[in-house]
Amino acid sequence: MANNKNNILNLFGDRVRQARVEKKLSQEDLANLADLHRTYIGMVERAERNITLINMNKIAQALDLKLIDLLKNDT
Amino acid sequence: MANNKNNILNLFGDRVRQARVEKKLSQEDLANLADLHRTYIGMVERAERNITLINMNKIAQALDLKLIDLLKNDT
DNA sequence: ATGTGACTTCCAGTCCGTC
DNA sequence: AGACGGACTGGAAGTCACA
Repeated sequence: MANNKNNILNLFGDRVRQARVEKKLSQEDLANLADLHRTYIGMVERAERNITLINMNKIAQALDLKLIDLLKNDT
Repeated sequence: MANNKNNILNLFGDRVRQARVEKKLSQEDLANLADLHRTYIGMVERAERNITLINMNKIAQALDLKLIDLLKNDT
């Protein structure tokens, strides 16, 4: 029963956090790079926001990644 | 001519249209499958709306695809 | 450095049409 | 069947104070 509800939000949020920590950035650092607010990054990582495509792309670019890389289940 | 990053909307929209036509679905068919509004599908394909992650996923599932497949430049 | 509730603004998303 | 417009509602965007 693969619930494909908003697990996609968790997947994306987890990926962002993972990539951010790997690059040793704080949420605030990433927020500045992506031109988004500090608290917003936190909310996205916690899957509390249903993020739009443009902001997803901003975050991906700030992390120097392709958007696809933030949506893969399995590397 | 560096394209702005919002080309991601065009990429996604084009991909959706391509996949939809391949499967011989009308916009209305896809809208019903994805539980979204008919006019909205058209807007997304024309890159007129900044779609949210959950709806992107809904459309991908309605097309029997992974979300990643709708974001690839290159098949 | 991050989590959270509250808040306003504005656009994602719907619904009625017409061409 | 699809593009497009006008009007509307709900919710995402964006921010803040404080824990």
